[in-house]
Amino acid sequence: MSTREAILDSARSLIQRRGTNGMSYDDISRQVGIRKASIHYHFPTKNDLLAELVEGYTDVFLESVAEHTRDAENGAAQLAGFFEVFAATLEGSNGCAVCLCGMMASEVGSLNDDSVDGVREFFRKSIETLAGILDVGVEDGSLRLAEGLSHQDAADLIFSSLEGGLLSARLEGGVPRFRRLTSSFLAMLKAP
Amino acid sequence: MSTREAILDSARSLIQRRGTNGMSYDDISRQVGIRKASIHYHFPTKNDLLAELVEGYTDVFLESVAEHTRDAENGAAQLAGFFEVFAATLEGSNGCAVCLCGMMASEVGSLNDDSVDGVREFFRKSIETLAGILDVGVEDGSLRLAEGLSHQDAADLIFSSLEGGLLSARLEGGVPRFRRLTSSFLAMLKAP
DNA sequence: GTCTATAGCGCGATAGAC
DNA sequence: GTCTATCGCGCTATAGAC
Repeated sequence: MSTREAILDSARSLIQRRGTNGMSYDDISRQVGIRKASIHYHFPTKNDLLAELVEGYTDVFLESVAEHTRDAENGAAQLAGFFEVFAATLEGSNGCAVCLCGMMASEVGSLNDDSVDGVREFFRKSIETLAGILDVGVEDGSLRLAEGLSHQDAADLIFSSLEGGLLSARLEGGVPRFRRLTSSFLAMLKAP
Repeated sequence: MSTREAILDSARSLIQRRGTNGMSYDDISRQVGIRKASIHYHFPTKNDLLAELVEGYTDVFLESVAEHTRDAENGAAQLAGFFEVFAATLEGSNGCAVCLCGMMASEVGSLNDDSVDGVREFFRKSIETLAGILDVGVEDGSLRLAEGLSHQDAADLIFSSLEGGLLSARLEGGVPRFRRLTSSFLAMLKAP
């Protein structure tokens, strides 16, 4: 892993735990094992670092969703795969890390425009992907939505719930609580 | 309004917009019109201020929920009243403020233990209240939950969705997007 | 109860040697 | 590319006058 990648990885992990305002170049320098001035060589300003981080995170997230849904036998299984990507974030960090862009969405008032645009795009693309999964599930009969509820609105609701659910679960209850939330959703959406 | 109350009010509003790490005694001093040293007379440390803020916010929130549900004719109407309290937060701030405790839940990694306990209590009490509303609605036939879904789990899911929904709506779409979310939930939960 | 003044620290960022 | 050294600022917090 290059120094540049190590910096991005360290920053991502720190922000998922403490937020962009709770993460400093000094924190990164201690984790990566270089001096903080060296970080400025790779990312001149913190905004540069944040903007690139969000973009990379979005790509990795969507790719991970694709992997977790590729072999699913129907829409309901794809939805479970989508949920699994979120659960993995919490699980892979002892229950201390939430979604990078969920974290940054809460800090939107103190972020650069470039970063905010990136976070908006993460939300848009993720919800779009989720809506596509609902399309599949309703089509193949494995999922059923309430009458008059558009797939877009349902996806929006589910995604908000996942972002909020990560915060709730980190606060108290951890991974088991988050899995209870995703199970509840599957119970509400699975066709009988 | 006493100086003490003005400080609390200013701090609350600032945190709902920018988070605890994005709010400073200097910001408060400019809003309230006193010097920042004077704030330390009322709240010696920032942790003191935060802990008291969370406690007061919880009381006001629960009281507001009580007001918005008191005259509801059934459980579904009570649920709509609960949603309305959340919507009012966003609406009363040009779409820039989210729930104080949702904000602080995202910053849990850089908060004092006292504050974290307070945030946990806010979540617990709110979800408990919400579960009580679901009890009423299922009992009176105005709401219907998926089979095998406990009222506690449903309340947890709904509450996470509201907290996450505020973040999504502030990011993009504002109050109309948030109201679409609550409408979707009512569509899913209302008995036909 | 509010003020001025300041301590002491951590922050993002830069200059310049190697 | 990484280093040492440092700048200038904003932060929480304190001392002491009024």
